[in-house]
Amino acid sequence: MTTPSTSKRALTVADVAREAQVSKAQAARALGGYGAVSDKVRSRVAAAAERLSYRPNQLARSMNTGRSQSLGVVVGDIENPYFGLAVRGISDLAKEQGYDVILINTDENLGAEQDAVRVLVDKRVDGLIVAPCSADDIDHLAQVVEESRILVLFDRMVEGLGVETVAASFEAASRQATELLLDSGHRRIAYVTSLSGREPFTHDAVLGFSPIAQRVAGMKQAFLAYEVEFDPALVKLNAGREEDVQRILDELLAEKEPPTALVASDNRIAQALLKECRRRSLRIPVDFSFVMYDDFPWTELVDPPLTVVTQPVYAMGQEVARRTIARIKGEDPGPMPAFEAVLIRRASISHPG
Amino acid sequence: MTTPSTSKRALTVADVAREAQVSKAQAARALGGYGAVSDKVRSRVAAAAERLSYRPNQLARSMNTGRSQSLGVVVGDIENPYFGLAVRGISDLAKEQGYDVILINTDENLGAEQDAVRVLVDKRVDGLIVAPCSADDIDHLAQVVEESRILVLFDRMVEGLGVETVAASFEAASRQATELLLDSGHRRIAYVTSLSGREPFTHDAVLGFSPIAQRVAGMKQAFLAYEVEFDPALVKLNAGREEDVQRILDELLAEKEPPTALVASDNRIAQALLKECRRRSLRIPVDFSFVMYDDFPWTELVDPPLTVVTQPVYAMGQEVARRTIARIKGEDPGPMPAFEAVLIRRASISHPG
DNA sequence: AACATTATTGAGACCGGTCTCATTTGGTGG
DNA sequence: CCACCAAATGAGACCGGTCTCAATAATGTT
Repeated sequence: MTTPSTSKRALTVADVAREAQVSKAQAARALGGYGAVSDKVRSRVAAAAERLSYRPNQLARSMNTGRSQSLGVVVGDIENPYFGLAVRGISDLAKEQGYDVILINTDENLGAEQDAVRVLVDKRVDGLIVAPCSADDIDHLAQVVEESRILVLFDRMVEGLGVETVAASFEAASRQATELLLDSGHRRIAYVTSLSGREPFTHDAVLGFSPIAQRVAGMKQAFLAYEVEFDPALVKLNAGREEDVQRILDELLAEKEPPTALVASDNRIAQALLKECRRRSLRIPVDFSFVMYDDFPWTELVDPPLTVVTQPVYAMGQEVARRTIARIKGEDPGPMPAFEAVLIRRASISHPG
Repeated sequence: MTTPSTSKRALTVADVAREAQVSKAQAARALGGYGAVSDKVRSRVAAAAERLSYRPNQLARSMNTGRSQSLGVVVGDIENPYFGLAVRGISDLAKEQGYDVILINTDENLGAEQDAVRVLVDKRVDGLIVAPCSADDIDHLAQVVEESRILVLFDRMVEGLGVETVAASFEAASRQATELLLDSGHRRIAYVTSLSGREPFTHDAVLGFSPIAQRVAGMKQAFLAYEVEFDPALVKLNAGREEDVQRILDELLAEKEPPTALVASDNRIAQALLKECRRRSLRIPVDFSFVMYDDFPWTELVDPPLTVVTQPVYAMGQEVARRTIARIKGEDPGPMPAFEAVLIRRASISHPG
């Protein structure tokens, strides 16, 4: 019946105070490192806490400081190494600054994103980093802003929120990549993205300021400079799942003048596209030249190694975290650095058939 | 000076109670769905809450229920799609059961893992899912157990903790893979893993019951069945970083009788190994036959497509979540299902040189 | 030594919920 | 019509910290 030392109830400041023979208030001050405490009391409390192996209840602390020393991160697809790497950047910097990171994955599902934002706000995270899955349905984000909570976006910007976004600039790299293709003689270049929107693609309608808009803009610039007509029908949206990619490839091949080059908007699209090409015995770079966004180890292992446009994802992750924390502290995060995407030439481009 | 509707302070039950003209206690009961509340009061409170767009403070709630409706997940390498997929399995099931998932990444760093566990416990997560980075330094986990908190391990088991682990069984698949190699005439087969331990590899010393132990055991069985001598020196531990992989390849090539087949313990090792082979112009499967653990889209895109051993990662993720939640609720999670790893034959094995 | 300042201290309110407990209300049965 | 029991209600304690405020102790000033 006697509970030896393993007391069931968790200890509180009151216990430590009793052990150290000081008031609860003093013990709390010594433990929490605030207010005025004499050295004698401080050390006595520290010793008592050590002796009892006291662990403060962070929940209680958060509850009346309003702060939780943690950042909430909401991403669409944690399986995408792009986000994996970004999260590492965020985590590393946050940890360095004494913040924890709470991550929630949404599978690019708006409802899940709304839930995630709510959960994190309700858990009273000090700041929120979101890679929004939609540029249109932003009520949940607007609400966060309205409650004057700290919110910084990542990878995808949203208009009319008055919130800054950490994202790479793609226009130059996209233009270079396109020029590389045009130089090789390609005239019909398809761009495939999972971004959802109404097709056929029309000008800058759906895209807003998204990375995709920049990439398409870069393509157009190159086409303009080379005085080649740009065909918006070759910008393929809605390539969310593998079936979609199959359908899109069908559509592209059914064109009067099918494309001779494929540009994949991310890791997943690229893999789906390459898999589908392989299934149909279409060879890179013979039947299609190929360019993809993002660069991960496997892109050098396939045959041929892929020409890619890469971004400093880890640094970008660090930067969002840095800015978020600065804002939390009420400091000025300073000007947004430019994260320029970079073209890496490998061997997946050749002259069209 | 008049603050129109955007009140700075967050609303509390007291505000709702006032608005609904009931006591704070009744409002809280109606909102929280506990205790006895008449329909009239319930609807009036609901209406008031709606009108004020009240949002309960989860922190306060957690503080005196002790429950937080969230699971803590600690993984070593979120960039590894293996964990990405597992986390999706966990998240999906958790959400279905009304739990949130808080994820912390540790970069396979013991200190970070200890911090992560502490943070999550301090945040009062209801249950903890950990893929421990070490089989030896387990004090932080032992402490969690001692505080009788819910803990379930994933992917890697730890002896002497009295905690169950959700992990795949590799012995059979490993034996099959090895037999496949032996059938093709290979006699010297290297296994490369990032698991840390003292080399040279000796029997089951370091490995305990880890997946790696099972894989090596499977190899030994095959060697035994084929009456071929198994050389423990070809089991290479400590392949944590890319430099390590380079060194290991050096060591293997320097053997009196170098291996003719390489088995990679995971995604990352496989990529490092293949990259290094490519750098040295060693060709798969001519110079080395190749087998890797885990299967992700890129393994089919490289040339040749890789023979792999795959596991039902998503389902395993769901299962840890399910068991953890069952334990939280005090229910019996039932017997642990077997997750059998499966060999997928592709084209990275041929007869040795 | 007398007085002004400043540093420590303890008591107790507070954060925003939950929950116990005594009290009130409502419906039933004799 | 009154006793009786369950449902509904409100007051207030409580969770484990932080923080205000008044009281006390320590230090400095002239």
